[in-house]
Amino acid sequence: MVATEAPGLSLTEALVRLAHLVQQVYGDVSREHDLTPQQAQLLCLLVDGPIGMSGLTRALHLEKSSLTGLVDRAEKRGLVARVRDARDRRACLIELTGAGAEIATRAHDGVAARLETLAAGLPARQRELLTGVVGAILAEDAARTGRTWSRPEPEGPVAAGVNGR
Amino acid sequence: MVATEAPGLSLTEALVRLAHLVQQVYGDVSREHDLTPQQAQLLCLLVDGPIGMSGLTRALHLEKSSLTGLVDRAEKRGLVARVRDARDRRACLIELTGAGAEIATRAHDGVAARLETLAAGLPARQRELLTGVVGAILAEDAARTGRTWSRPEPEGPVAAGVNGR
DNA sequence: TATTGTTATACTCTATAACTATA
DNA sequence: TATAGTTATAGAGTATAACAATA
Repeated sequence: MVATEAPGLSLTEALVRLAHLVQQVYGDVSREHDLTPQQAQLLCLLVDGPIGMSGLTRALHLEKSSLTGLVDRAEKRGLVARVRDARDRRACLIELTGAGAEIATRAHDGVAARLETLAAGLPARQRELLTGVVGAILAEDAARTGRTWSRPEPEGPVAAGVNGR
Repeated sequence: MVATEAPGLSLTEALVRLAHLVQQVYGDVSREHDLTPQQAQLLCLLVDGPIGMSGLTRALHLEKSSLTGLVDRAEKRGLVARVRDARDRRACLIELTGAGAEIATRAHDGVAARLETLAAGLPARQRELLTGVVGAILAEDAARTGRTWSRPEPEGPVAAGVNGR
């Protein structure tokens, strides 16, 4: 695999098809772990620590009521837990349970492994270039829309000892 | 925008975030045209001509019963029509209505325009390289799984005069 | 008043299983 | 028997609107 010519493939077509492929990988891996793609996305977002509902709505681009349902179902399945936010009694933080963390890690690794496999044939220089170009596109979008595709920044001093329970 | 360094972004992370971005664009554009993303995807697949239900299940990676519902709703909204396949009386072909074709074109162009905007800052060489690399990844997936991301090939002689109705 | 989150409601999307009709 | 598609059913995902509690 050398990535030479693009046989009649436009840039936008390429991006759309690539997105479908990644989505398919996500769906396949989720299913292997008995998760829906949305649950897998939620879990992967939480691996670095708890996030509040508001932060999650921004990260997932969902209405808050949609998120309530998503978290409800994940909580019912024992994947996540709601913990009260000590600093704001209206708010809560969503954190992974032990089981949730384990599944999240496996799902994340599974997706990474499959994508790595697909990109395995690319020369290192092309891999770097691809990463860089995608980074530039993401940055352009972030500058344009204010969207962030990583974890939302905590908006205040980080909770201390909130996990006490 | 010059696409220089990738600040701590791995290749797989980059691909996942790019996929989310494209999906978001798809969702935004769909909504502008009062479509669900799934309906938009269906419509865009049909712009080059009618496809049978079986071909659509392969192209969309859906169970046939899921597709029945999707087509039902699109048909109820006047976007597509089922036409009998003259060569196989079990089968039917899904085609765009006039209204459906118009919306499909606008949605497709809308997605393309937004993605073009995001990539507008990239030098031509990087654009070409991105397209080529993505093409290679898609080819790798196709070789690995047999998946096809373009229109399904018609499996027999193309219908002649099927639209007669 | 504004923000955080939930509830109520109505659709859409999806899969599994069972079915009909045709090949 | 196998294939093309539908129906029945159940659950998940999503949005809008109205609400409660807290800031």
